[in-house]
Amino acid sequence: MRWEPGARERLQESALELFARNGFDQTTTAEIARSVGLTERTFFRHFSDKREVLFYGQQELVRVFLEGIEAAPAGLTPLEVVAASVQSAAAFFPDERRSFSRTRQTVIEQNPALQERELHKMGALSEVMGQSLRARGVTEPAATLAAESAITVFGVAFAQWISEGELRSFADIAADVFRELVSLTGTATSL
Amino acid sequence: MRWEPGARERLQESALELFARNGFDQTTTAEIARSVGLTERTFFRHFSDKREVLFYGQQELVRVFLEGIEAAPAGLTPLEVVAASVQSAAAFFPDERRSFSRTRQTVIEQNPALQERELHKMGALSEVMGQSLRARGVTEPAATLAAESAITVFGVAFAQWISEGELRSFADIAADVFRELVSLTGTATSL
DNA sequence: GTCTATAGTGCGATAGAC
DNA sequence: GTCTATCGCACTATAGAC
Repeated sequence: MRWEPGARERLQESALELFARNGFDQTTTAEIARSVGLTERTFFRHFSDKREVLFYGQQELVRVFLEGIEAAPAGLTPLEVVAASVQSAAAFFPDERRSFSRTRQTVIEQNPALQERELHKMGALSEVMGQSLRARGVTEPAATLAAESAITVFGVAFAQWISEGELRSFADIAADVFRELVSLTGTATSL
Repeated sequence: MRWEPGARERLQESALELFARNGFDQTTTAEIARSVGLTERTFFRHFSDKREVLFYGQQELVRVFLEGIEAAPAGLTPLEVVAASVQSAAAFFPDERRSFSRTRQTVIEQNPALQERELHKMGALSEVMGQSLRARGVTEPAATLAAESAITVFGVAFAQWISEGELRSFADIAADVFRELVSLTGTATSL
């Protein structure tokens, strides 16, 4: 057989390992490709750029977020809808995944270019969530504010979830953070 | 005189022009440097990478945000503090600047790499705001949530401010968006 | 200020799956 | 035959090293 199946997955797995061991900048795309028996050119067939090898596959996460919005019963407020969406996305972060997520996040945090890519992905997620809310009839700027708030809560909850010694489930943490957000804005009177 | 002063500013101005006219990817760093009588090497002495030429100088914006937080009277809620901070940052966006901001934003929106850099800058701003809030005694996760909410409101307000036909001041728009955020979270009951 | 490694592109060739 | 994955090669621009 000329090529083993699952080239993309093998590249992703090996890349994370190499980045974690030697650093992102110190790892060349040719090296990643070679490590799984492929050439650099093939690497770039699968990933538009070097960073993307760490992010490819997040469409699934986006899908889960959107399903959460679409499944939410009518009559909920926009913030309640996105809270349901984050809860639905929690399925993506079972406890078995904590260790993998920690490794990946460590790599990302050590490189500004990777942080930029991550923020961009989160921004894109926020945008499609906003669209989905508008499709439900939520008007602007409420739709964008709710979507961005969801991403904020998600980010804070995720950071907590992978922090040293944390044992609660992602879903539990996210619910707590949502309550914090509501109480935060609820106490503001002079606006 | 061996070199004209203001090299950095001239590079920034000319770069924006070239990007707007010919596109970001189609403009090389050598071209930008040549356009103001400098060499590519000098370009990279002023800016750590090509994208940075559009973002250098935003420390001032950060400074204004932080001053707004520090100047806020004790006793305000965290969200009220960051609202004051955004109002103080509004000084950065007088009506005369709308046209420049529109051009710049058009360039950024046409290039994913530039969007990434912008999001990263906003993320950095959010982080220092969070720090400043914690220095005031705001605890986690409230500090991070308030800072992120401020960035969200800022972003929504900015987009509205540069939109076609908008005439209100940045400060007025931002105040409205803040009220929208509060009413959004205020109506959520099932959390 | 010069030199160089690496990222990333464009185009064409080849090999296998169907 | 078509379609898709892979490879080879030449090339430019960025960015960092010297």
